[in-house]
Amino acid sequence: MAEDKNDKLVLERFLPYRLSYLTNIISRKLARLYSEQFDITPHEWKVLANLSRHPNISAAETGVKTAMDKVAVSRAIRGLCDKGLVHKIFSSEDRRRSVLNLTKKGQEIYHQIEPQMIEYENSLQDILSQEEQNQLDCLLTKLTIHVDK
Amino acid sequence: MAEDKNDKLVLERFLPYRLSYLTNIISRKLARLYSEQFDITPHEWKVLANLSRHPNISAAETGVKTAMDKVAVSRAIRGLCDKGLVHKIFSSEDRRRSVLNLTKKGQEIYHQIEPQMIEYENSLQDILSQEEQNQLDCLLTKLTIHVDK
DNA sequence: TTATTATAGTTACATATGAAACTTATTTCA
DNA sequence: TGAAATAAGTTTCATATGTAACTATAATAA
Repeated sequence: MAEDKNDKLVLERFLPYRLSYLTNIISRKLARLYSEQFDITPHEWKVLANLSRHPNISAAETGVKTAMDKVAVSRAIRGLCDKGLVHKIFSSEDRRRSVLNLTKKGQEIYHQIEPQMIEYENSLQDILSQEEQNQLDCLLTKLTIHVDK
Repeated sequence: MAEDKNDKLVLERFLPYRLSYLTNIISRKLARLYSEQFDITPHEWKVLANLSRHPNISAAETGVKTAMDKVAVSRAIRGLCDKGLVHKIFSSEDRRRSVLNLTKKGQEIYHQIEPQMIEYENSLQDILSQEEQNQLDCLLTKLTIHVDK
């Protein structure tokens, strides 16, 4: 009997497709949380979250931390500035480099969204046992290290 | 000592973000395979793969199988028809319903891409032990069932 | 110096995407 | 019947996105 495994591509069993399907549903659910309440895009949200954790960094550093390309970062920052959620100045030492920070309003909004994000993450984790959560962490780490090469 | 877990959002540890990061890298690598060789978009590829497995289905059924919305399906089909990879007729019983099939050229191209996809998937699985592969399968299934509700 | 190269960020252009409106065909049921 | 509702696909429009070109500043080196 021929070994039938892994010689035909069945979409529903194909790992990249399954990952992508799961990820897209999760991302869309989360995006609804901040977009409906605060008219924030996914890119803007990512920059916002990153600035909350890492204040005073530049757009380029933001791009590294968030794995976004510089155009997406630039647009997200402009959007956040237009909405009054982020304050941007240019460094006096190097006038090319931006220095970014959340405004008071940006912090307020962020602290309204953050617990909702965490709550959703917890709702995902909660359907897994503690052991499974550890497995997931380990698997994601392994795969990510691999694909980053 | 305060419990520090899960009360602050750290992007690098946030499950949805980690999933999305991993998924995007994998999807981009795969997309390069078919887009560079055959000028096929990700949507087109998904429809192509699905039609190979499920011939004679309609655009709407394709959308269900691939979890794509009908506009994306419609565009993918048009692209594939323009490239001569897919043949579309309308059912004689219900003239709204399309009946889709790969052309000979479509089959040929698909069978050139398919092994490369599988090879890449195997390269991912290979960095995991058999037990870990089973864990991954199980975790993805659990999470997907959950988010599908 | 000052010409060259590199870096940070923005803009422009072409393409991709999603939501809603639209067209045509079929079904429902008063 | 035949009007209303539903269904399959397509088109339109407004946005989102990625690549490449561009501007301004800083670093390098001849």
